[in-house]
Amino acid sequence: MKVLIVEDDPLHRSYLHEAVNAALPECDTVIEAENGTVGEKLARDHKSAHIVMDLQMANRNGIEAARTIWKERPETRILFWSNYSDEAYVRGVSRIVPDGAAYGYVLKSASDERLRLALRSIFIESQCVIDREVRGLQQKSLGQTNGFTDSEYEILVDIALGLTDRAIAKRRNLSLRSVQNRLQQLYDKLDVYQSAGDDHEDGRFNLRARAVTVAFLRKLLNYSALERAEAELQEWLDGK
Amino acid sequence: MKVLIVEDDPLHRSYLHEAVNAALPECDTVIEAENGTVGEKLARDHKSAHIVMDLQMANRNGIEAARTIWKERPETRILFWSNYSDEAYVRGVSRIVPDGAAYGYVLKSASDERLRLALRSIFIESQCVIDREVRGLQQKSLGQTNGFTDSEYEILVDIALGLTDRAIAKRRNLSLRSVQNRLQQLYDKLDVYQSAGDDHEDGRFNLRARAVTVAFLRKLLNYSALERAEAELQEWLDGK
DNA sequence: CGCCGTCTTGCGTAAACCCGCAGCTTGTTG
DNA sequence: CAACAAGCTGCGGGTTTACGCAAGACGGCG
Repeated sequence: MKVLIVEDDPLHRSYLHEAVNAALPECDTVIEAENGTVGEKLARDHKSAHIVMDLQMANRNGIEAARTIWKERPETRILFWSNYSDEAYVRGVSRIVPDGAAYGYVLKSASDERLRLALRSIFIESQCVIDREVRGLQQKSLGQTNGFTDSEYEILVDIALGLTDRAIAKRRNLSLRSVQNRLQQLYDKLDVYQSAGDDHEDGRFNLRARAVTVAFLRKLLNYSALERAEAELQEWLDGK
Repeated sequence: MKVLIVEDDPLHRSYLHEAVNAALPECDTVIEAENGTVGEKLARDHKSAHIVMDLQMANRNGIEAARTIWKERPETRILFWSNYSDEAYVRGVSRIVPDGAAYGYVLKSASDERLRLALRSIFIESQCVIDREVRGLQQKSLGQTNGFTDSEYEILVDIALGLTDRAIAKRRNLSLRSVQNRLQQLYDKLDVYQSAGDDHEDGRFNLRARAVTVAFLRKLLNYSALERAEAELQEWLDGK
């Protein structure tokens, strides 16, 4: 059994290396990659079916790497090991995991024991292991209550990218007015009004910009999500 | 001699601990804090004059902690030790460093030897040590060419927060038109047009939102900068 | 089938935004 | 002091946003 570790930080990488050795005596080879690009390549070359993957890497982040890896070999088991449980990450991951794939999401703050258990559960038992903190987010996020629909999230990303209403309409095949409807929904859910109105007519916010900020502060968006969205946008622009 | 380490990540913390011991035999005590809040408190209690500080911590980030520490004791020597050299961080740090203070900025990717040298230079020799990569940014950023004026940066932050032109005018004591002038400058420097116009009248961008995105992608803004700016904004709002 | 909720679309309006033009106030320089 | 660059400000107008109102479209459900 081979395990591939994809992780930016040398310290974390060697920690992981040891953790894998300790948790999985049946594992005979551990290989390491220091960014997403190298990770993809090694996964391909070694046909590795067991991967521990950091999110947030400089060169090519974990989500992108995981997506291409899963596209090539959907049965690959990936344990995501991240510092944060930003909703943006959680959403990003659950968007790309193939049906029935075994994967995990463990925070770096987890104990050695928890990491050990996760490694065994996923790689040996093929079970999904989601950190309870992450799990909570997932439920709230994907459920209706207090959560964002895909269409709402979509439009959030679009204004975050800086598209005009018209451009969004074109991209999503909607009428101008529909785009604006969705924006209103979004503003509603993000609570952009209360902070805005507030009696005083001076303290007014630009709803569109404010929505993006609030989303950022709430970790609904983060750098890596923006980066991915920007790449998709460029693709679309080139495609026509 | 005492050294205070303020760092989120346990692995990095113990690595730093060892590095300090190795580099500074004259140091007899090393204390650790796992976030900015605790860091401030320990710095105060121990009157520590030598600090190694991570930027980007969950609870209270390094810049905020450093600011209050320096406010209380400006002669404190701080070595910032960070994963990234985002322009937002660099700008944030140089904004708060007191006149004549000895400080340093070293990337986590630096070699052991470089970290050792930085520790000795700052803590023993009272010299500033800025990673050359960071240094480059600093020059470019604070110089005119290709860099952003304080006023431009200020307005960038304001639109990123989601303020309207009118609100910005009120906050910065400017006329509406002046605000809009600065916005134009900003749009210019951020190159929001070329990506926008592009012949096709469909691919149009919302300049205001696009500017923020571009700034984010260029690391001119990041989460921590936003967070700080938001706090300042709230303060201002409360102040009237 | 009729009723109802959700989603989409068009019309119209008030406000906000982007910006060219031009007059003023500064600080700088020869 | 004249000249000039740089920044602030008001005016005017073309676009874009935000959103109420109301008319369809679609899918469940009794």
